[in-house]
Amino acid sequence: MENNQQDLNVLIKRRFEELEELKAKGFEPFPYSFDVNSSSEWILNNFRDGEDTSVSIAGRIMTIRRMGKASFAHIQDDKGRIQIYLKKDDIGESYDAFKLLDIGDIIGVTGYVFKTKTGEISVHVRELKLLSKSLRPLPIAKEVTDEQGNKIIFDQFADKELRYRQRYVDLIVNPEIRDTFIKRSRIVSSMRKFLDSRGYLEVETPVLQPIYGGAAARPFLTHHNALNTTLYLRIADELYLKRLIVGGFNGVYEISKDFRNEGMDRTHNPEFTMMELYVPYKDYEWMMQFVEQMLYEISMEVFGKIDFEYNGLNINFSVPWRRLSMVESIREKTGMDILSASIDELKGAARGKGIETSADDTKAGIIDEIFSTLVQPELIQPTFIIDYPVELSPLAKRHRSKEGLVERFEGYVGGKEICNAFSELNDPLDQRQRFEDQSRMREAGDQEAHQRDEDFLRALEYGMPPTAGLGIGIDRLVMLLTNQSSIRDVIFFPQMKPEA
RNA sequence: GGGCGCGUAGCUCAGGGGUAGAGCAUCUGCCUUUUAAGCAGAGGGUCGGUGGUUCGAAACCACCCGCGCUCACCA
Repeated sequence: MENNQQDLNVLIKRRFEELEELKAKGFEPFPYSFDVNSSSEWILNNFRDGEDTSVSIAGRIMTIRRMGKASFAHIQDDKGRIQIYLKKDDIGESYDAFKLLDIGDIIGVTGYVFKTKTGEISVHVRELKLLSKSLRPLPIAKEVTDEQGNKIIFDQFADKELRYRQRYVDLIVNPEIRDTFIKRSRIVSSMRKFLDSRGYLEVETPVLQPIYGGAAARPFLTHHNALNTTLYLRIADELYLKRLIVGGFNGVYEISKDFRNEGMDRTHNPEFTMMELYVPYKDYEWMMQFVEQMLYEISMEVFGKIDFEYNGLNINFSVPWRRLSMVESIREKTGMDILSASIDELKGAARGKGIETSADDTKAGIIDEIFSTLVQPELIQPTFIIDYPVELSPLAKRHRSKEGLVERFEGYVGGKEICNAFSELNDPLDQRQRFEDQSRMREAGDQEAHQRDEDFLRALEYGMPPTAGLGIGIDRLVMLLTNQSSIRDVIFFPQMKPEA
């Protein structure tokens, strides 16, 4: 350890020296606890001139202004920052210790609240205790607030790679990212409250699965030594949650990490968070109203509004959302009826709109391509696209009146898909047939085709009630509600290549 | 995977064949209500890595590593 210091830069070396000096003077650099009875936020909101308010607060030193025998500093706690004032006359030998402290050190102070000449509410320190010595320099930025109250930050810590790799530093110095993650937590908490209040049971199902299913995606593989068998990290929770509906629960949901072994970009991280909900005796019509109401209530509870700006667009979560059938949406763009048109006619229509096609494209594939290129970008206000071709939806129930379609909807907001739901397929014979169709697609080279799950079929054969199911991508919902354009900015530790 | 861009001090960045730069941060001295505190001085670098071209490379070339944007793939 001692030898390693030779490799450290002068800033870090200096801090190791300060650490030793503090120890030599009898100050413990890493003590065990400190009694906190207030916060920066509370003090700033509750200070009244003339009152003698005594407080104990703790936080990280973010600025220091030393003036010989007195100093000002700001400390940052969970709620924000507050200025502290230290005077040699008041704290004696602790002032010598303070001279050895740096930006980044964590301290506890006890003192009384006052207002400085320039009007800033501050804590006049009577006692100072070092709580943790920081050995690395923080990439600290200076801030100033102008006359209009706008915060101007100089040389803000901005390197994306460092921010993602060292999120702990990012969280210390960039308050906005902190706010985004607090919002994320509140959104999830609000959703959980909404689901719990309706009596649905939060459950946990396997992450390690012998057969993966519930979505079209390539999985991560792992190996269980004792069983000497391949296991897959789940790509979805769907098939296990439906087993629980077979088991008789009156509505179950799970908020979980799913894993998909695919490319990464600003809307895809290899592990991501999904909420899936299954409610017996309901259908997709009911689920649409449920989703509308849930997003309305989350918006109001977390943000106090239903109007959002996303990516320069104005989004409004009024109920009800627009509904448009997949067939109709494509007819509007191409004049084609996807149900009656041949695959060649569809390819012609696609090429006419500048969409490339290839010989091995399936009809469902072309339809998906036309939809995502021509229709999806225009779905700015919350919209349900309903009734999908059966080929695209091997786990959804056939439409009660429209041949070749299933009762499925996806919710689109700001041109992005945020949820997927259907009347769940509960006919075990039809489900077996759909798995067999998937097997043929797999044999034809589709690596993302669903695997047949015999145990799931067995469960359906015992009988599953008619059920409505829903999946919501939490990361993308948070992006939408917090106006973030990259999924990496709503995941604390996004996937990165290992450091060299 | 393709295209474009980036990588220089702890942070933010300039420099573009001829001794490695600035602001903030750090250190020393002065300073007991400052706030991008101030004044005076000082220290700090594998210029992402490896090869090459050249008398001489941070710079030019090649390859590699990492990151960003974008397209493709992908619910």
